Amino acid sequence: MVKIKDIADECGVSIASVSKALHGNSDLNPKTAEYIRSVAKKMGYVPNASARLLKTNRSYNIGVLFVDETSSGLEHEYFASMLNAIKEEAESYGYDITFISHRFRNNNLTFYEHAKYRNVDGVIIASVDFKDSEVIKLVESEIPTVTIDYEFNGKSSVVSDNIQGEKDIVEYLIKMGHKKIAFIKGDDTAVTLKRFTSFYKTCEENGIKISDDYIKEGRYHIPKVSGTVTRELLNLKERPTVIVYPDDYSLLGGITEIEKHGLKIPDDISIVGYDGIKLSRLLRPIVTTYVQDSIEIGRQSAKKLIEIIENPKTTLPETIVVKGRLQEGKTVKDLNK
Amino acid sequence: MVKIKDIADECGVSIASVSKALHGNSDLNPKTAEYIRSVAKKMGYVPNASARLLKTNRSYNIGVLFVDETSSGLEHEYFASMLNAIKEEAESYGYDITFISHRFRNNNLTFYEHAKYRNVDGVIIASVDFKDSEVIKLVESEIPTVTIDYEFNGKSSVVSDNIQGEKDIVEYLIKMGHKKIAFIKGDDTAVTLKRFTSFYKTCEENGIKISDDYIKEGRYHIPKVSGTVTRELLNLKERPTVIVYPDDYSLLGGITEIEKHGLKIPDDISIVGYDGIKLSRLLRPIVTTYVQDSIEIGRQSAKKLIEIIENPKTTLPETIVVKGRLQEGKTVKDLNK
DNA sequence: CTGAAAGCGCTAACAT
DNA sequence: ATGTTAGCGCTTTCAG
Repeated sequence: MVKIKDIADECGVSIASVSKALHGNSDLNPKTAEYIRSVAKKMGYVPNASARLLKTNRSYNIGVLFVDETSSGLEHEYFASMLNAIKEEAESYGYDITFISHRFRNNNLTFYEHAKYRNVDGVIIASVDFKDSEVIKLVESEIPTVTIDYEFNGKSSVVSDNIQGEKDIVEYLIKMGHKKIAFIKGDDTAVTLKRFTSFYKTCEENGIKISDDYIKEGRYHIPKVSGTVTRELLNLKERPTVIVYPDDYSLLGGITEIEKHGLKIPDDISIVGYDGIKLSRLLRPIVTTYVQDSIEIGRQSAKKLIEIIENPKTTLPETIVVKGRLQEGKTVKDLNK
Repeated sequence: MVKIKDIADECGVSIASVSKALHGNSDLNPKTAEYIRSVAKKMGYVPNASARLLKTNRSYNIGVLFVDETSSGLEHEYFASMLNAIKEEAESYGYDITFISHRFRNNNLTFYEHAKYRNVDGVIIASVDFKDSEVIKLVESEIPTVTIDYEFNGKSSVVSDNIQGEKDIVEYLIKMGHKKIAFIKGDDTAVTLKRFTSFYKTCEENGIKISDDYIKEGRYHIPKVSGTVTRELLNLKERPTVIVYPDDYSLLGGITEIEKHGLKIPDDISIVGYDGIKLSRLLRPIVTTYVQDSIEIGRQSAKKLIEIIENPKTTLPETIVVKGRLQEGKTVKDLNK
């Protein structure tokens, strides 16, 4: 492996000059600098990130903490595309990504310890249990963090606009003449609470009363659960005219169940999803859903984190709200007609 | 940050002793060692991977090279779940994952340079253009590599059993009485070639002749392309009784097109996918497809790479074939009835 | 059984 | 304009 010393020898200069030439920010003779750089290039020099880190305390490496338990974070399109956006944005600034986890060999590291072990300059946290003491410890540590879809006091975060999203959905449903609206909650998280509150509030603002029977507990990304809950809703004496699902994927379970009952979408019953996964546009009818801009969320979170890392003094904690958009689709019937 | 020196001071011993105690593999007095370890723990010591690397030349970091161009590798379930499996397996051995890419700030690094820059101990390569000179350079470098779904001479790889997979599909179709079998190829890769060859060979072995009209060029994961090609097949004078798609996702485009023609699956035409994504089990009818064991592929590749890293002398290059299984589903009609 | 010391590759303050 | 040098935190040989 070619190192600075090799270049110095080759050029007949000191290692300091090589280092300076490579950074281009010194009072070296421009010609010398240029020459050194050309030799470095010819020799195929690649800096050693670890050696540099030891000196500068900067790894140009950012940690990504994704859900760990179900280990399925990566398999959800919303997170996969977010991760991809984080990666791309980070790379454009010269940062790499390291996954933070804690099932690490025998000596189980905590999230914080893992982050220290790898000297990450900061961590992006998404899709975890934000009440977890390890997560809290990490957020409250000296390591810069940006959380996604959850806000910690005095910390930066990037959130999808769940309140507006759910509001848009409800207002659309009302516009389409729906009053009997059923709502299936996702797992008990801050996001779910926001969406549910927004759902309720928007209904109320529009003078619509939602029967308690129409509110169900579901799970994110588990079609089977949605299926079961859908059956309960379909069996009600007074059936809802539309069912709002926690996400597009779990909505699939609903579709199966609805079809099993011999009902047609949207003629017999309407359905709405959330997320806007690609599949929602491939199914027929196209699914009515709220498209979250996962790419923008990923990009913004990486950008914000790097800003904090590079300008710790002048960067204010901030919550960045990323807007989505309603995809009207064809799964909601217009009852006005 | 607490370092070895701090522990040494606290314990009144030398840093060498602390290091030895932490590794537990020396001739230190067991009691001293135990004491040092307890103090280290109490002080919240976390080793610094970079400092250790500088000395040992081992980063405990493995690079993962995924498709870079369409930047959608992560969004395909097959790769997402493979990546997740790689990550979990690697972590269980104390290794972290670093994505290898080449759009890195201004100084565009090659894959090899990026790998060197981060000192990865090895690289797992998947879903790339294996003819790319940068990829070849990386594979032929001194850095240990394991490739997925592609074999380099004298190098280790993990491959999904595409030949058996396609064979299983064809034999199943024949068992179901199909003779007019259409085949849509994926992008021009080694995997596609294997599947296609196996398809042809199996047909031939069973005395079935495939009209050239029935062989179409398609693309992986692009439903729209499959849709277009499906239309061509449906418009043939002598329509095939079954269409074999390059993957489950692109098959969706076929479904849409088939339904647009007012045809029913499988009564009017049968379809078969490949991959076995979760969705294939959620759709009704359940999709007939070949389930690739992406988790096992990921796991095996990580395991193999680590084996090479840790036992470079005694590990033989090897191609590990991971079997899948036919998911019979309900999208193929039994023509014998 | 324990410690001193060299050095991994690099940066940057401080000479010259 | 260029060079010398002191570490960053760690492992490991060799001496005691």
